[in-house]
Amino acid sequence: MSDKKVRVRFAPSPTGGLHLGGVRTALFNYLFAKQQQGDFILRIEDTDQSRYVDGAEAYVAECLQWCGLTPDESPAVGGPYAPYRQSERKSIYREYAEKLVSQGHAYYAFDTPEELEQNRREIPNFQYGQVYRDGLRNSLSLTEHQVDELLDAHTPHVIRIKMPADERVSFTDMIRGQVSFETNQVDDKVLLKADGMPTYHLAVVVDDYLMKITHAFRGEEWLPSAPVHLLLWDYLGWKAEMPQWAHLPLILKPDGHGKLSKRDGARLGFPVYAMTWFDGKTGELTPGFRELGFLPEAFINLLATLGWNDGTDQEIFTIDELIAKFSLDRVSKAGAKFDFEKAKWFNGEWIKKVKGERLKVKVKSVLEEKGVVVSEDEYLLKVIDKIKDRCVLLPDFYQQAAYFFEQPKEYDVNAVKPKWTDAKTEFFIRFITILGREEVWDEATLETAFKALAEEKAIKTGELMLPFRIMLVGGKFGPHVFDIAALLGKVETITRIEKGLGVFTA
RNA sequence: GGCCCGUUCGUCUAGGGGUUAGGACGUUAGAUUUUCAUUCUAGAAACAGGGGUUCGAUUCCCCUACGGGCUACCA
Repeated sequence: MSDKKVRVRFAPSPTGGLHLGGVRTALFNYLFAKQQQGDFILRIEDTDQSRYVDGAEAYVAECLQWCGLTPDESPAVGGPYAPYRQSERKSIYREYAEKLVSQGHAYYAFDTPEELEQNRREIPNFQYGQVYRDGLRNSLSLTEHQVDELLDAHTPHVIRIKMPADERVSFTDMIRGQVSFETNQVDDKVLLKADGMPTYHLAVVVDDYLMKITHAFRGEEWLPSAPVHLLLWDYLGWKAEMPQWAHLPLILKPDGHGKLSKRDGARLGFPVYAMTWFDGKTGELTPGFRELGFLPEAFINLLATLGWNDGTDQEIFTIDELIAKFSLDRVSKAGAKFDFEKAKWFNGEWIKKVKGERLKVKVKSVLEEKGVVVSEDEYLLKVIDKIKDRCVLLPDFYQQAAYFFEQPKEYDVNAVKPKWTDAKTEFFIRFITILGREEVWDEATLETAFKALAEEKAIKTGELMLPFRIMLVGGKFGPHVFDIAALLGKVETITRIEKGLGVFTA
């Protein structure tokens, strides 16, 4: 490894929502960069105009922000190697493609998409390369004169790399070690499209070079095209500056097999995108982790451990710990099936771990979205601290916290009514009186008073606790019932007992 | 089909020539919690198969099987 400053890039194409695999790639980039005191760059790969989706770039930027993966350079903040949007760099790619043509490493091809389509249909295993290129319309098969004529007539054409014959291209992947390919097996990939835009293959090499990228992380699906990139780095004369590659294992469907896709989320009922994505064209709304109530800390944590571990039993990591401990040689080679149950577990752990203060704003909006009025932040904080251990996702706070702010709308009467007695009615009427005189209002006092009265009335405490809970909460859940009463306060507790009594004896 | 990558409990994984193959999620049973959840304890649960190499392979090598990726003027 050289002593150059580490520079990595996350290079998504703005075609829609950001897949969790994409976020993980961004995360690994980020962790590596920060650990090495390097730069993390966001580059937008929008070379396919037909797939461009309005708003997708802003969405990606917001995802990164939500996750805390702030780029040092990006289209939004700029940087010394701007522009960071490939569509805005269009003019610079042609030069390199032409250079390759003049060196004999690339050539013009005039075949129409339809002709190629036909070849693929009619010729088994058709590949634009070694075997068939001479029979197609390109500057290798045509005469110089013919080529000039076509060019002069502005005939639509692409520039293709000319894969060399009988060579073995190999490189050392930081995760996989030695990987090699036979050039005869690789086709002549298009470098520059007919519209003048580069394909990924050209753009990634040119931009990684120009932006002085030192390490390139991408999904394993890119492995087969690595030889094209390797050759390009070589032909362009930049071999010494080629970044070190790392091909990350894929994230797979939890059932069956294959890459995890947006559809799987819809089918299996869990999010695949980091944040909810709204498709303006179809009107389709694809839910995201953020909106489902995940904490970014948990999302990052679960992504980090999907394909990486630190070699110990530790599973919960803060971002700083990840930065300190991340290591490429502890990234596994095999794809990982996504497990939503475990994802939820991570979130629950983080809700427990994080301070109530951190949750306050989020919980408040969960409650307010449901029409629950939260007047006092301090009270909310006490409530959060009492109940957060029982919440897995942020929306769980609604059920667990709502009754602290408003009287139960419904009562689980079936849990008490069948066993209700006049003696119990008497107990609670008497309890109201006692509470009314109570000057100290805390859990212990309440519990003592409650139990003393129960003994006096000769009713088992257990017979009374549940009714009391239902009066305050409405259902069979929540923290210790005296804790709830303590938080609710004297007036509210008495009110709820009275109201509950009315419901139970109706 | 071709090429490339991969393969330890259901899932994520640790380990690595000699281990009772460890942890986590989930699951099962129990304890605690006079609700529910948390928490705690215990249990079931894995080295794809076949050849080598070796005194000894789950570990190293090869083959097979299986899985995945790619095979666009998409990334």
